[in-house]
Amino acid sequence: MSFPPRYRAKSRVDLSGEESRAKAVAVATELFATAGFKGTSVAAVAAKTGLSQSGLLHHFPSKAALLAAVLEERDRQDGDFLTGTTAPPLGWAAFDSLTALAARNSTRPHLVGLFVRLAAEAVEPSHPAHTWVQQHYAGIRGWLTEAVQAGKDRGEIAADAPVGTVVRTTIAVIDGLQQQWLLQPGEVSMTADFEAFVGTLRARWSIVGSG
Amino acid sequence: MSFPPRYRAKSRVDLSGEESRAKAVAVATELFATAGFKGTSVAAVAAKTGLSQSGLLHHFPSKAALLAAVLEERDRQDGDFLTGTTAPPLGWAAFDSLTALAARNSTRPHLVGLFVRLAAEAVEPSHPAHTWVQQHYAGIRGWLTEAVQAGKDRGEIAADAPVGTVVRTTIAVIDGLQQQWLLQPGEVSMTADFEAFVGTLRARWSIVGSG
DNA sequence: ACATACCGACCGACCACTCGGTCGGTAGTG
DNA sequence: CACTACCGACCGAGTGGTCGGTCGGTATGT
Repeated sequence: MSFPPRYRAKSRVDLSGEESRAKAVAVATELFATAGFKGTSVAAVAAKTGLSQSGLLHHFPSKAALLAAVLEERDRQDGDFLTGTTAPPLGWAAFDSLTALAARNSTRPHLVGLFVRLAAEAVEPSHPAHTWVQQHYAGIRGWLTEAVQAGKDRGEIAADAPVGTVVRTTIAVIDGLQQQWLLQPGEVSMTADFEAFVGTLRARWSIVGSG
Repeated sequence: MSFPPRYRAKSRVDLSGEESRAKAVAVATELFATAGFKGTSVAAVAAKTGLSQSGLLHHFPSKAALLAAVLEERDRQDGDFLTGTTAPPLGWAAFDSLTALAARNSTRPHLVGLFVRLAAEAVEPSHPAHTWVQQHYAGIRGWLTEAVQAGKDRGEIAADAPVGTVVRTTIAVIDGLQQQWLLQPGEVSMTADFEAFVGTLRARWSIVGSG
Protein backbone atom coordinates (compact mmCIF):
# COMPACT_ATOMS: atom_id res chain seq x y z
CA MET A 1 0.00 0.00 0.00
CA SER A 2 2.75 2.49 0.83
CA PHE A 3 4.48 3.74 -2.29
CA PRO A 4 8.11 4.83 -2.28
CA PRO A 5 8.72 8.53 -1.56
CA ARG A 6 9.30 10.07 -4.96
CA TYR A 7 10.32 13.40 -3.52
CA ARG A 8 12.60 14.11 -0.62
CA ALA A 9 11.27 12.43 2.50
CA LYS A 10 10.76 15.68 4.34
CA SER A 11 8.63 17.33 1.70
CA ARG A 12 5.92 19.16 3.52
CA VAL A 13 3.14 18.23 1.14
CA ASP A 14 3.78 14.51 1.12
CA LEU A 15 4.42 14.43 4.82
CA SER A 16 1.24 16.25 5.51
CA GLY A 17 -0.65 13.86 3.28
CA GLU A 18 0.70 10.79 4.97
CA GLU A 19 0.10 12.28 8.35
CA SER A 20 -3.48 13.21 7.56
CA ARG A 21 -4.13 9.75 6.23
CA ALA A 22 -2.67 8.05 9.26
CA LYS A 23 -4.48 10.32 11.65
CA ALA A 24 -7.75 9.73 9.85
CA VAL A 25 -7.27 5.98 10.16
CA ALA A 26 -6.57 6.30 13.88
CA VAL A 27 -9.59 8.52 14.41
CA ALA A 28 -11.81 6.23 12.35
CA THR A 29 -10.61 3.23 14.35
CA GLU A 30 -11.66 4.91 17.55
CA LEU A 31 -15.03 6.05 16.26
CA PHE A 32 -15.85 2.78 14.54
CA ALA A 33 -14.95 1.03 17.79
CA THR A 34 -17.31 3.06 19.93
CA ALA A 35 -20.16 3.85 17.57
CA GLY A 36 -19.81 1.13 14.95
CA PHE A 37 -19.42 1.56 11.22
CA LYS A 38 -22.99 2.50 10.45
CA GLY A 39 -23.19 4.65 13.54
CA THR A 40 -20.19 6.76 12.55
CA SER A 41 -20.49 9.51 9.98
CA VAL A 42 -17.74 10.53 7.60
CA ALA A 43 -18.23 14.07 8.81
CA ALA A 44 -17.47 13.03 12.38
CA VAL A 45 -14.24 11.33 11.35
CA ALA A 46 -13.25 14.35 9.31
CA ALA A 47 -13.97 16.77 12.12
CA LYS A 48 -11.97 14.84 14.68
CA THR A 49 -9.14 14.43 12.19
CA GLY A 50 -9.02 18.16 11.59
CA LEU A 51 -10.12 18.00 7.98
CA SER A 52 -13.26 18.92 6.13
CA GLN A 53 -15.39 16.08 4.88
CA SER A 54 -14.19 16.68 1.35
CA GLY A 55 -10.62 16.72 2.56
CA LEU A 56 -11.05 13.33 4.16
CA LEU A 57 -12.73 11.92 1.08
CA HIS A 58 -9.76 13.15 -0.90
CA HIS A 59 -7.65 10.48 0.82
CA PHE A 60 -10.29 7.76 0.92
CA PRO A 61 -12.66 7.63 -2.03
CA SER A 62 -15.51 6.27 0.11
CA LYS A 63 -16.47 5.40 3.65
CA ALA A 64 -15.97 1.73 2.84
CA ALA A 65 -12.44 2.47 1.67
CA LEU A 66 -11.78 4.14 4.99
CA LEU A 67 -13.03 1.04 6.75
CA ALA A 68 -10.77 -1.10 4.61
CA ALA A 69 -7.79 1.02 5.62
CA VAL A 70 -8.75 0.67 9.27
CA LEU A 71 -8.99 -3.11 9.00
CA GLU A 72 -5.74 -3.27 7.10
CA GLU A 73 -4.03 -1.32 9.84
CA ARG A 74 -5.50 -3.61 12.50
CA ASP A 75 -4.26 -6.66 10.63
CA ARG A 76 -0.85 -5.11 10.34
CA GLN A 77 -0.64 -4.59 14.08
CA ASP A 78 -1.96 -8.02 15.04
CA GLY A 79 -0.58 -10.00 12.16
CA ASP A 80 2.81 -10.50 13.76
CA PHE A 81 1.17 -12.94 16.11
CA LEU A 82 -0.43 -15.24 13.61
CA THR A 83 0.87 -14.66 10.12
CA GLY A 84 4.23 -13.20 11.02
CA THR A 85 7.46 -14.24 9.42
CA THR A 86 8.53 -16.21 12.46
CA ALA A 87 7.36 -19.81 12.78
CA PRO A 88 3.95 -20.09 14.48
CA PRO A 89 3.88 -21.65 17.96
CA LEU A 90 2.59 -25.21 18.14
CA GLY A 91 0.94 -27.30 20.83
CA TRP A 92 0.21 -25.63 24.13
CA ALA A 93 2.57 -22.83 23.20
CA ALA A 94 -0.12 -21.56 20.84
CA PHE A 95 -2.44 -21.04 23.79
CA ASP A 96 0.31 -19.16 25.60
CA SER A 97 0.57 -16.89 22.58
CA LEU A 98 -3.15 -16.28 22.78
CA THR A 99 -2.77 -15.39 26.45
CA ALA A 100 -0.10 -12.91 25.50
CA LEU A 101 -2.42 -11.53 22.82
CA ALA A 102 -5.15 -11.11 25.41
CA ALA A 103 -2.72 -9.28 27.66
CA ARG A 104 -1.74 -6.96 24.86
CA ASN A 105 -5.34 -6.36 23.90
CA SER A 106 -6.07 -5.32 27.47
CA THR A 107 -4.01 -2.23 26.75
CA ARG A 108 -5.77 -1.41 23.50
CA PRO A 109 -9.49 -1.06 24.09
CA HIS A 110 -9.91 0.68 20.74
CA LEU A 111 -8.93 -2.37 18.76
CA VAL A 112 -10.96 -4.68 20.96
CA GLY A 113 -14.04 -2.52 20.59
CA LEU A 114 -13.48 -2.27 16.88
CA PHE A 115 -13.40 -6.01 16.50
CA VAL A 116 -16.37 -6.77 18.74
CA ARG A 117 -18.43 -4.12 16.99
CA LEU A 118 -17.57 -5.15 13.48
CA ALA A 119 -17.83 -8.88 14.15
CA ALA A 120 -21.44 -8.35 15.21
CA GLU A 121 -22.29 -5.78 12.54
CA ALA A 122 -20.74 -7.77 9.74
CA VAL A 123 -22.74 -10.92 10.32
CA GLU A 124 -24.98 -9.91 7.46
CA PRO A 125 -23.31 -10.66 4.13
CA SER A 126 -23.97 -7.25 2.65
CA HIS A 127 -21.85 -5.47 5.24
CA PRO A 128 -18.60 -4.09 3.80
CA ALA A 129 -16.58 -5.88 6.48
CA HIS A 130 -18.32 -9.23 6.08
CA THR A 131 -15.64 -11.01 4.09
CA TRP A 132 -12.94 -9.56 6.31
CA VAL A 133 -14.62 -10.97 9.41
CA GLN A 134 -15.10 -14.34 7.75
CA GLN A 135 -11.46 -14.46 6.73
CA HIS A 136 -10.37 -13.33 10.16
CA TYR A 137 -12.19 -16.21 11.82
CA ALA A 138 -11.04 -18.67 9.20
CA GLY A 139 -7.46 -17.53 9.78
CA ILE A 140 -7.52 -17.95 13.54
CA ARG A 141 -9.40 -21.22 13.22
CA GLY A 142 -6.87 -22.61 10.80
CA TRP A 143 -3.91 -21.38 12.79
CA LEU A 144 -5.19 -22.83 16.06
CA THR A 145 -6.32 -26.07 14.45
CA GLU A 146 -2.86 -26.64 13.06
CA ALA A 147 -1.29 -25.85 16.41
CA VAL A 148 -3.52 -28.31 18.26
CA GLN A 149 -2.97 -31.00 15.67
CA ALA A 150 0.77 -30.49 15.91
CA GLY A 151 0.47 -30.73 19.68
CA LYS A 152 -1.11 -34.12 19.23
CA ASP A 153 1.58 -35.24 16.83
CA ARG A 154 4.38 -34.31 19.19
CA GLY A 155 2.66 -35.97 22.15
CA GLU A 156 1.68 -32.88 24.12
CA ILE A 157 -2.05 -33.11 23.61
CA ALA A 158 -4.15 -36.21 24.06
CA ALA A 159 -4.93 -37.95 20.79
CA ASP A 160 -8.63 -38.16 21.61
CA ALA A 161 -9.02 -34.44 22.23
CA PRO A 162 -11.80 -33.04 20.02
CA VAL A 163 -9.84 -30.55 17.92
CA GLY A 164 -12.73 -28.66 16.38
CA THR A 165 -14.55 -28.22 19.65
CA VAL A 166 -11.44 -27.09 21.50
CA VAL A 167 -10.62 -24.59 18.77
CA ARG A 168 -14.12 -23.13 18.55
CA THR A 169 -14.49 -22.95 22.31
CA THR A 170 -11.14 -21.23 22.72
CA ILE A 171 -12.07 -18.60 20.15
CA ALA A 172 -15.45 -18.24 21.80
CA VAL A 173 -13.84 -17.59 25.18
CA ILE A 174 -11.64 -14.86 23.71
CA ASP A 175 -14.56 -13.16 21.98
CA GLY A 176 -16.89 -13.47 24.93
CA LEU A 177 -14.37 -12.14 27.42
CA GLN A 178 -13.76 -9.16 25.18
CA GLN A 179 -17.47 -8.39 25.17
CA GLN A 180 -17.68 -8.54 28.96
CA TRP A 181 -14.47 -6.57 29.33
CA LEU A 182 -15.93 -3.78 27.22
CA LEU A 183 -19.03 -3.67 29.38
CA GLN A 184 -17.13 -3.59 32.69
CA PRO A 185 -13.60 -2.50 31.86
CA GLY A 186 -12.23 -2.35 35.36
CA GLU A 187 -13.73 -5.47 36.85
CA VAL A 188 -12.67 -8.13 34.38
CA SER A 189 -9.19 -9.39 33.55
CA MET A 190 -9.27 -10.98 30.14
CA THR A 191 -5.77 -12.31 30.66
CA ALA A 192 -6.42 -14.01 34.00
CA ASP A 193 -9.71 -15.53 32.92
CA PHE A 194 -8.30 -16.81 29.67
CA GLU A 195 -5.26 -18.19 31.44
CA ALA A 196 -7.55 -20.06 33.81
CA PHE A 197 -9.47 -21.45 30.85
CA VAL A 198 -6.26 -22.67 29.26
CA GLY A 199 -5.37 -24.27 32.58
CA THR A 200 -8.64 -26.17 32.49
CA LEU A 201 -7.93 -27.32 28.96
CA ARG A 202 -4.47 -28.51 29.96
CA ALA A 203 -5.85 -30.38 32.96
CA ARG A 204 -8.21 -32.22 30.67
CA TRP A 205 -6.21 -32.86 27.51
CA SER A 206 -2.56 -32.66 28.47
CA ILE A 207 -0.55 -35.84 28.17
CA VAL A 208 0.94 -36.44 31.61
CA GLY A 209 4.56 -35.53 31.98
CA SER A 210 4.82 -33.58 28.75
CA GLY A 211 4.40 -30.09 30.14
CA MET B 1 -48.98 -2.17 30.32
CA SER B 2 -52.36 -3.65 29.33
CA PHE B 3 -55.30 -1.56 30.50
CA PRO B 4 -58.61 -3.19 31.35
CA PRO B 5 -60.92 -3.68 28.36
CA ARG B 6 -63.54 -1.05 28.70
CA TYR B 7 -65.54 -2.52 25.87
CA ARG B 8 -66.25 -6.14 25.15
CA ALA B 9 -63.06 -8.12 24.81
CA LYS B 10 -63.78 -9.30 21.28
CA SER B 11 -64.18 -5.86 19.77
CA ARG B 12 -62.71 -6.11 16.32
CA VAL B 13 -60.93 -2.80 16.50
CA ASP B 14 -59.05 -3.64 19.66
CA LEU B 15 -58.09 -7.05 18.34
CA SER B 16 -56.68 -5.56 15.17
CA GLY B 17 -54.61 -3.17 17.23
CA GLU B 18 -53.12 -5.95 19.32
CA GLU B 19 -52.36 -7.95 16.21
CA SER B 20 -50.63 -5.07 14.47
CA ARG B 21 -48.60 -4.38 17.57
CA ALA B 22 -47.51 -7.98 17.95
CA LYS B 23 -46.65 -8.31 14.29
CA ALA B 24 -44.63 -5.12 14.40
CA VAL B 25 -42.64 -6.44 17.34
CA ALA B 26 -41.95 -9.69 15.51
CA VAL B 27 -40.87 -7.86 12.37
CA ALA B 28 -38.71 -5.45 14.33
CA THR B 29 -37.04 -8.34 16.13
CA GLU B 30 -36.09 -9.86 12.82
CA LEU B 31 -34.83 -6.64 11.30
CA PHE B 32 -32.95 -5.51 14.39
CA ALA B 33 -31.36 -8.95 14.50
CA THR B 34 -30.06 -8.82 10.95
CA ALA B 35 -29.38 -5.14 10.42
CA GLY B 36 -28.99 -3.88 13.97
CA PHE B 37 -30.93 -1.11 15.64
CA LYS B 38 -29.21 1.78 13.93
CA GLY B 39 -29.18 -0.04 10.65
CA THR B 40 -32.93 -0.55 10.64
CA SER B 41 -35.30 2.24 9.66
CA VAL B 42 -38.76 2.70 11.09
CA ALA B 43 -40.05 2.77 7.55
CA ALA B 44 -38.62 -0.68 6.88
CA VAL B 45 -40.32 -2.15 9.94
CA ALA B 46 -43.58 -0.47 8.97
CA ALA B 47 -43.43 -1.75 5.39
CA LYS B 48 -42.77 -5.34 6.41
CA THR B 49 -45.49 -5.14 9.04
CA GLY B 50 -47.98 -3.93 6.47
CA LEU B 51 -48.45 -0.52 8.00
CA SER B 52 -47.50 2.95 7.00
CA GLN B 53 -44.74 4.60 9.00
CA SER B 54 -47.31 6.78 10.71
CA GLY B 55 -49.43 3.76 11.50
CA LEU B 56 -46.50 2.05 13.16
CA LEU B 57 -45.60 5.11 15.16
CA HIS B 58 -49.18 5.23 16.32
CA HIS B 59 -48.52 2.08 18.34
CA PHE B 60 -44.97 2.95 19.42
CA PRO B 61 -44.29 6.60 20.10
CA SER B 62 -40.65 6.33 19.02
CA LYS B 63 -38.13 3.94 17.56
CA ALA B 64 -36.63 3.47 21.00
CA ALA B 65 -40.03 2.49 22.34
CA LEU B 66 -40.25 -0.15 19.64
CA LEU B 67 -36.88 -1.46 20.71
CA ALA B 68 -38.05 -1.57 24.30
CA ALA B 69 -41.07 -3.63 23.27
CA VAL B 70 -38.79 -6.01 21.37
CA LEU B 71 -36.51 -6.47 24.36
CA GLU B 72 -39.47 -6.93 26.67
CA GLU B 73 -40.81 -9.66 24.42
CA ARG B 74 -37.42 -11.36 24.32
CA ASP B 75 -37.19 -11.28 28.10
CA ARG B 76 -40.66 -12.73 28.34
CA GLN B 77 -39.70 -15.67 26.13
CA ASP B 78 -36.38 -16.38 27.81
CA GLY B 79 -37.26 -15.41 31.35
CA ASP B 80 -38.77 -18.77 32.18
CA PHE B 81 -35.30 -20.21 32.23
CA LEU B 82 -33.69 -17.87 34.68
CA THR B 83 -36.26 -15.79 36.52
CA GLY B 84 -39.19 -18.15 36.20
CA THR B 85 -41.48 -19.00 39.03
CA THR B 86 -39.92 -22.40 39.51
CA ALA B 87 -36.84 -22.73 41.72
CA PRO B 88 -33.61 -22.09 39.76
CA PRO B 89 -31.33 -25.08 39.22
CA LEU B 90 -28.23 -25.25 41.42
CA GLY B 91 -24.81 -26.82 41.06
CA TRP B 92 -24.02 -28.60 37.83
CA ALA B 93 -27.72 -28.67 37.00
CA ALA B 94 -27.44 -24.97 36.17
CA PHE B 95 -24.98 -25.80 33.42
CA ASP B 96 -27.37 -28.41 32.09
CA SER B 97 -30.03 -25.73 31.94
CA LEU B 98 -27.65 -23.56 29.94
CA THR B 99 -27.07 -26.46 27.58
CA ALA B 100 -30.80 -26.73 27.12
CA LEU B 101 -30.97 -23.00 26.51
CA ALA B 102 -28.28 -23.32 23.85
CA ALA B 103 -30.26 -26.10 22.21
CA ARG B 104 -33.39 -24.01 22.17
CA ASN B 105 -31.51 -21.00 20.84
CA SER B 106 -30.27 -23.14 17.96
CA THR B 107 -33.82 -23.12 16.69
CA ARG B 108 -34.29 -19.37 17.01
CA PRO B 109 -31.61 -17.55 15.03
CA HIS B 110 -33.59 -14.32 15.19
CA LEU B 111 -33.28 -14.03 18.92
CA VAL B 112 -29.63 -15.03 18.86
CA GLY B 113 -28.84 -12.47 16.19
CA LEU B 114 -30.79 -9.85 18.07
CA PHE B 115 -28.79 -10.41 21.21
CA VAL B 116 -25.37 -10.58 19.57
CA ARG B 117 -26.13 -7.45 17.59
CA LEU B 118 -27.46 -5.43 20.46
CA ALA B 119 -24.83 -6.58 22.94
CA ALA B 120 -22.16 -5.18 20.64
CA GLU B 121 -24.07 -2.05 19.65
CA ALA B 122 -25.08 -1.22 23.20
CA VAL B 123 -21.57 -1.16 24.61
CA GLU B 124 -21.64 2.60 24.40
CA PRO B 125 -23.64 4.05 27.29
CA SER B 126 -25.73 6.34 25.11
CA HIS B 127 -27.31 3.45 23.24
CA PRO B 128 -31.00 2.97 24.09
CA ALA B 129 -30.38 -0.70 24.92
CA HIS B 130 -27.31 -0.08 27.08
CA THR B 131 -28.92 -0.51 30.47
CA TRP B 132 -30.87 -3.51 29.24
CA VAL B 133 -27.67 -5.23 28.17
CA GLN B 134 -25.97 -4.39 31.44
CA GLN B 135 -28.87 -5.77 33.42
CA HIS B 136 -29.02 -8.84 31.23
CA TYR B 137 -25.41 -9.68 31.95
CA ALA B 138 -25.76 -8.86 35.62
CA GLY B 139 -28.75 -11.17 35.80
CA ILE B 140 -27.04 -14.14 34.22
CA ARG B 141 -23.89 -13.51 36.21
CA GLY B 142 -25.79 -13.41 39.48
CA TRP B 143 -27.88 -16.44 38.62
CA LEU B 144 -24.88 -18.53 37.64
CA THR B 145 -22.76 -17.32 40.55
CA GLU B 146 -25.42 -18.41 43.00
CA ALA B 147 -25.73 -21.77 41.30
CA VAL B 148 -21.99 -22.42 41.45
CA GLN B 149 -21.78 -21.30 45.05
CA ALA B 150 -24.66 -23.59 45.94
CA GLY B 151 -22.88 -26.40 44.14
CA LYS B 152 -19.92 -25.85 46.39
CA ASP B 153 -22.09 -25.80 49.49
CA ARG B 154 -23.74 -29.10 48.64
CA GLY B 155 -20.43 -30.73 47.80
CA GLU B 156 -20.80 -31.02 44.02
CA ILE B 157 -18.19 -28.49 43.07
CA ALA B 158 -14.69 -28.25 44.46
CA ALA B 159 -14.34 -25.63 47.17
CA ASP B 160 -11.25 -24.13 45.52
CA ALA B 161 -12.95 -23.58 42.15
CA PRO B 162 -12.63 -19.91 41.13
CA VAL B 163 -16.29 -18.91 40.97
CA GLY B 164 -15.94 -15.60 39.18
CA THR B 165 -13.67 -16.97 36.51
CA VAL B 166 -15.85 -20.01 35.90
CA VAL B 167 -18.94 -17.83 35.61
CA ARG B 168 -17.38 -15.28 33.27
CA THR B 169 -15.80 -17.95 31.10
CA THR B 170 -19.05 -19.87 30.83
CA ILE B 171 -20.91 -16.75 29.71
CA ALA B 172 -18.09 -15.99 27.32
CA VAL B 173 -18.35 -19.42 25.72
CA ILE B 174 -22.07 -18.98 25.17
CA ASP B 175 -21.66 -15.55 23.61
CA GLY B 176 -18.69 -16.55 21.49
CA LEU B 177 -20.34 -19.69 20.18
CA GLN B 178 -23.38 -17.67 19.20
CA GLN B 179 -21.19 -15.32 17.20
CA GLN B 180 -19.52 -18.17 15.34
CA TRP B 181 -22.83 -19.92 14.83
CA LEU B 182 -24.24 -16.82 13.16
CA LEU B 183 -21.26 -16.66 10.83
CA GLN B 184 -21.42 -20.33 9.83
CA PRO B 185 -24.89 -21.52 10.72
CA GLY B 186 -24.65 -25.03 9.37
CA GLU B 187 -21.17 -25.97 10.50
CA VAL B 188 -21.28 -25.23 14.19
CA SER B 189 -23.33 -26.92 16.90
CA MET B 190 -23.63 -24.56 19.83
CA THR B 191 -25.14 -27.31 21.92
CA ALA B 192 -22.44 -29.90 21.34
CA ASP B 193 -19.59 -27.46 21.81
CA PHE B 194 -21.06 -26.01 24.97
CA GLU B 195 -21.75 -29.48 26.30
CA ALA B 196 -18.12 -30.39 25.72
CA PHE B 197 -17.05 -27.26 27.54
CA VAL B 198 -19.21 -28.16 30.51
CA GLY B 199 -17.66 -31.61 30.43
CA THR B 200 -14.23 -30.03 30.71
CA LEU B 201 -15.40 -27.94 33.64
CA ARG B 202 -16.77 -31.01 35.38
CA ALA B 203 -13.58 -32.95 34.82
CA ARG B 204 -11.67 -30.17 36.49
CA TRP B 205 -13.90 -29.01 39.34
CA SER B 206 -16.27 -31.85 40.09
CA ILE B 207 -15.91 -33.49 43.47
CA VAL B 208 -15.30 -37.17 42.78
CA GLY B 209 -18.28 -39.42 43.25
CA SER B 210 -20.84 -36.65 43.48
CA GLY B 211 -22.14 -36.67 39.97
C1' DA C 1 3.33 23.01 -16.12
C1' DC C 2 1.92 19.88 -13.02
C1' DA C 3 0.55 17.03 -9.08
C1' DT C 4 -0.96 17.01 -4.45
C1' DA C 5 -3.65 18.63 -0.37
C1' DC C 6 -7.52 20.56 0.76
C1' DC C 7 -11.94 23.26 1.07
C1' DG C 8 -16.91 25.39 0.30
C1' DA C 9 -20.94 24.62 -1.80
C1' DC C 10 -23.95 21.60 -3.15
C1' DC C 11 -26.87 17.26 -4.21
C1' DG C 12 -30.27 13.52 -3.80
C1' DA C 13 -31.45 10.10 -0.63
C1' DC C 14 -32.71 8.86 3.67
C1' DC C 15 -33.59 9.54 8.60
C1' DA C 16 -36.95 9.75 12.78
C1' DC C 17 -40.78 12.06 13.70
C1' DT C 18 -45.16 15.36 13.33
C1' DC C 19 -49.58 16.97 11.78
C1' DG C 20 -54.07 17.00 10.14
C1' DG C 21 -57.09 14.25 8.74
C1' DT C 22 -60.36 9.84 7.41
C1' DC C 23 -62.80 5.76 8.66
C1' DG C 24 -65.32 2.29 11.16
C1' DG C 25 -66.94 0.87 15.30
C1' DT C 26 -68.93 1.81 20.21
C1' DA C 27 -71.73 4.06 23.94
C1' DG C 28 -75.14 6.94 25.42
C1' DT C 29 -79.49 9.43 24.67
C1' DG C 30 -84.09 9.93 23.03
C1' DC D 1 -84.62 2.94 15.65
C1' DA D 2 -81.92 7.34 14.75
C1' DC D 3 -78.77 10.71 16.22
C1' DT D 4 -74.85 12.58 18.55
C1' DA D 5 -70.41 12.16 20.68
C1' DC D 6 -66.48 9.89 20.91
C1' DC D 7 -62.89 6.52 20.43
C1' DG D 8 -58.73 3.97 18.50
C1' DA D 9 -56.50 2.55 14.15
C1' DC D 10 -54.46 4.22 10.46
C1' DC D 11 -52.68 7.10 6.49
C1' DG D 12 -50.59 11.04 3.19
C1' DA D 13 -47.94 14.62 3.22
C1' DG D 14 -44.95 16.91 5.17
C1' DT D 15 -40.89 18.69 8.96
C1' DG D 16 -35.92 19.72 9.74
C1' DG D 17 -31.90 17.34 9.89
C1' DT D 18 -28.17 14.06 8.55
C1' DC D 19 -26.28 10.89 5.42
C1' DG D 20 -22.44 9.63 1.85
C1' DG D 21 -20.64 11.55 -2.01
C1' DT D 22 -19.63 15.06 -6.09
C1' DC D 23 -17.70 19.13 -8.19
C1' DG D 24 -15.14 23.18 -9.05
C1' DG D 25 -11.89 25.69 -7.18
C1' DT D 26 -7.49 27.46 -4.49
C1' DA D 27 -3.15 27.21 -2.43
C1' DT D 28 1.35 25.08 -2.31
C1' DG D 29 5.35 22.89 -3.41
C1' DT D 30 8.32 20.51 -7.33
